[in-house]
Amino acid sequence: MGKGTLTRERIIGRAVELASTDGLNGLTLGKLADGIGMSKSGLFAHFRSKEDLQRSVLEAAIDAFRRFVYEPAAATPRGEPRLRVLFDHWLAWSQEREEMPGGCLLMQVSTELDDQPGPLRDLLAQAKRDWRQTLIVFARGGVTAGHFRAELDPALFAFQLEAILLITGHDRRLLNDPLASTHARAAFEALLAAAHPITS
Amino acid sequence: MGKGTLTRERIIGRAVELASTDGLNGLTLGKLADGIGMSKSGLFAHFRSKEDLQRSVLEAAIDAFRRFVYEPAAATPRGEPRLRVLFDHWLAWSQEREEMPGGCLLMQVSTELDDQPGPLRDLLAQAKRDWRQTLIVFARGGVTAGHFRAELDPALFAFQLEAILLITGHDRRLLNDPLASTHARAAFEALLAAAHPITS
DNA sequence: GCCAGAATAGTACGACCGGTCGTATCATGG
DNA sequence: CCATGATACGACCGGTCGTACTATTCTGGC
Repeated sequence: MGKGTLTRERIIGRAVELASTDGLNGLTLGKLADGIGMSKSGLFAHFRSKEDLQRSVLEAAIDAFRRFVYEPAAATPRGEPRLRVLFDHWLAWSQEREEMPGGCLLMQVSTELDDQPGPLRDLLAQAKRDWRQTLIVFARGGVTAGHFRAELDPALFAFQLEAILLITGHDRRLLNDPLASTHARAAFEALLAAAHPITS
Repeated sequence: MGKGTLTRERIIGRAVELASTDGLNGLTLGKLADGIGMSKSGLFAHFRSKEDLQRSVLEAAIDAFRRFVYEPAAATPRGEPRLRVLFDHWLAWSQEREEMPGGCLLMQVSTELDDQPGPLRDLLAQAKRDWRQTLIVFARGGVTAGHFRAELDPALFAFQLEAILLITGHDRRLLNDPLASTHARAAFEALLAAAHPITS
């Protein structure tokens, strides 16, 4: 791996940090250059435009999420165990982590890009639609495995599951609510309980 | 009411529109002045600083939310009826509305301000904590009225309720999911069903 | 119908924005 | 060991930002 590629990755890593707190628009070349001790122009030489940088940041965040949350779940037997692993990793992901001090970048930019048409929005929206589809497939797997009721609506389940993670980040980051994770786990257990077959 | 006050309100109204799409940081004096056909300096004379403008915008949004969502619910008999009215108005509020084309401003700025310490963040966080407390009181009212189980955790109920509204806005605005409202209603009914006393 | 004061516009400022340019330094293959 | 491309630098571009000061226009009470 050449030196240039290495530097580029260092830039993107730092850019992800910055964007997780300041957003993709709040991310500026000047602040980023200062943050890694480079000149603005030297840094910019690694990208064709600012949007190119933003896209790289977004792709890096999506990829990291896939590795951190999706892959451990996909490696777990389907049905409830897989969903539990998914939830645990997702919850851990959304905690404060040094490489993303502003919380999950993908949540941060979701509200930022939703009114800003363009390739960035398209990229994020497609990634999130794919992710939702993954959740739906996982939920359906719970039905197939016999862990969940046959009448379960997998799309609704996925909707409710993502809702929990969304509000958890909100409660933790804005409200500073120490009960956020506790509520998240309780809500997840309630979601699973409602999905279980009726035990009569 | 003097002409100045009137103009100030016109400015803030337009600023709420702009901020609902571009965020409080994306809101700039230049764009705002163009948007209402005033000079930047003439507009600025109505505020001590940009932060003063932002605070006014935030306060206006909070007040509008209170009138649109809280008051109809507070005017309804407590317990399940009140919560249903609350949910209906909240869902309607989060739809596209001309005075807030970018969706609920308070959700938009929640992720924007959560990493940006200062009076704006404090104002928003306190308003949202107050709102959560209102939800908790309403949920507790459901228990008192006998509509909900005595063991219901009101804080968890409020957490789950707000989660539904949060993900609904997300699905509608970013994913363009036409099922968002349908899922929202279904999730709300499931939340109520789980809160009801056991009918054995 | 004038005049005080409010309301708006004009002008200028320093800082920072994304981006370009020419140049210097570095790494490396021949 | 030198030539050459990769990498990074500082200076600078036109524009926009928030904000300050000044000048103009509008408006309502006498």
